[in-house]
Amino acid sequence: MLPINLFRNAQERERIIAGLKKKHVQNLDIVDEIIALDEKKRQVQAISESLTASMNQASKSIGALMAQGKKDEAEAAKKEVAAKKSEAAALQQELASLEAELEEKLVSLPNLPHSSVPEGKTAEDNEVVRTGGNIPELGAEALPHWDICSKYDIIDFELGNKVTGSGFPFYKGKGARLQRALVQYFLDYNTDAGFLEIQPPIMVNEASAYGTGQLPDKEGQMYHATEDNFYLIPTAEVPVTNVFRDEIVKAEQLPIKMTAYTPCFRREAGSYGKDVRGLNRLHQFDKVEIVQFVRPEDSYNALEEMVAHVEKLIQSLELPYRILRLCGGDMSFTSALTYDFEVYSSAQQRWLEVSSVSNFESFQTNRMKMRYRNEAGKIELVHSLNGSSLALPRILAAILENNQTEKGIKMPAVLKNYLPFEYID
RNA sequence: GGAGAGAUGGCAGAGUGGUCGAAUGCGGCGGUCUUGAAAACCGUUGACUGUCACAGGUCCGGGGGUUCGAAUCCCUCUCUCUCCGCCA
Repeated sequence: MLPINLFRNAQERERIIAGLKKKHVQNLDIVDEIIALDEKKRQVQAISESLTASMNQASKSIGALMAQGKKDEAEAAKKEVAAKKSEAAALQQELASLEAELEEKLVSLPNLPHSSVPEGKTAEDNEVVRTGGNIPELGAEALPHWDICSKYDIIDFELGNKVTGSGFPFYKGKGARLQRALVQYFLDYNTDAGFLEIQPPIMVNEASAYGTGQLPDKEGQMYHATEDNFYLIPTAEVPVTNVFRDEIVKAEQLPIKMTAYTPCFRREAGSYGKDVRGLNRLHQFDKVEIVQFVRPEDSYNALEEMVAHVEKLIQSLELPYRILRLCGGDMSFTSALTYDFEVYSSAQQRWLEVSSVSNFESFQTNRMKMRYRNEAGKIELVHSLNGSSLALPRILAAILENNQTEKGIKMPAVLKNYLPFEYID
């Protein structure tokens, strides 16, 4: 949620409008509506509160009159206050409805994009920042990963269909072992870089889902345990970011860096075709996430650091990759700047997104009320960032497809301490 | 799932209708003393909103009610603890 203070500064108006335009918000009049509404709200608030103040004062005097035994005067004062009650209630109601209207408009607005975000509407318009690794030359007999999975019996999609439903695969034998090795490797890599390992709950309550922005509008994308009103997390970002909801941390606690491995659950209604084949898109998948809270002035350095961190991890797996700076139309609602990492899947001949690293600035922390006390003693919102480091299924798919050899699927050398085999065969 | 107790500031913990945004202790911050530190002593120390700044308003788990007035009384929800049951 954008802070209301932003709208009170007349100099920011043009910047807000330009930012929303970049994010392809249709109704730009909403900015002036918010400004006017806030103005009105404060006027009504002033009137309402001065009436309340006079009632409070009168009520207080009643206590004093009673103590002095001036019963008649006290009774008169009671009547006087009682007469103002309905007027006060009406004002309070008006104020509440203005506040609700303002809040509704405010939460409907996405975060403003950073100045470096490219213009554009779809994934086509994303800017390739750099590419790395080598795309292997595969023979004509190269298989897409879903065929590799059944050939070596390492991931069983049909079994998942039977036991649960589509998008819930079984990992078996060396497939399960490779997945476990990758999780372990990713966590070790992240903790070595100073991220605190966390094992959070994988169901969260409503307040947490609201805090990171999944609610109110993305309700349908989460699995919902209605009996207890819990949501299965779509990403570890949700429980991990909410650790500090409603907290004021000390300046010296920052930066706060956390990493977590969790299964992730996504309903993803409306997907179809080859995009969802095999491991490309699942209802349940594993991911190792990194989350960071920093001082506002440090957040863009932290973002670059996280990008470098993830890049080295992908490089260590010897996968061909590219880094994209997402355009205004393709970024998420909450993000100010997002870098996507894609690995090239040679047998499918397409790029697969394996990580998304974003700076949310104060958009999430404003909603969550996560603040810190700076050196001057002033309370300020922190900035939050997160990224995948990394999402498992597509990394797995890329390893399987790119590393096909005559002897089987060759495992990345960096995993040698995590795996008891060199080939899946 | 059953029975009981409880939820107050960073923490502990008082407060049962007005003088309570809230005693006291701990912790934090500033100072005196000290070569320095500790101890001791003195002072200070919640958040949100509002204002140019004051003033003012809101907040004692959430929501609703009674009353001129609610941390305090009533209803309701959530959560926590203790005991019992079940159980990896």
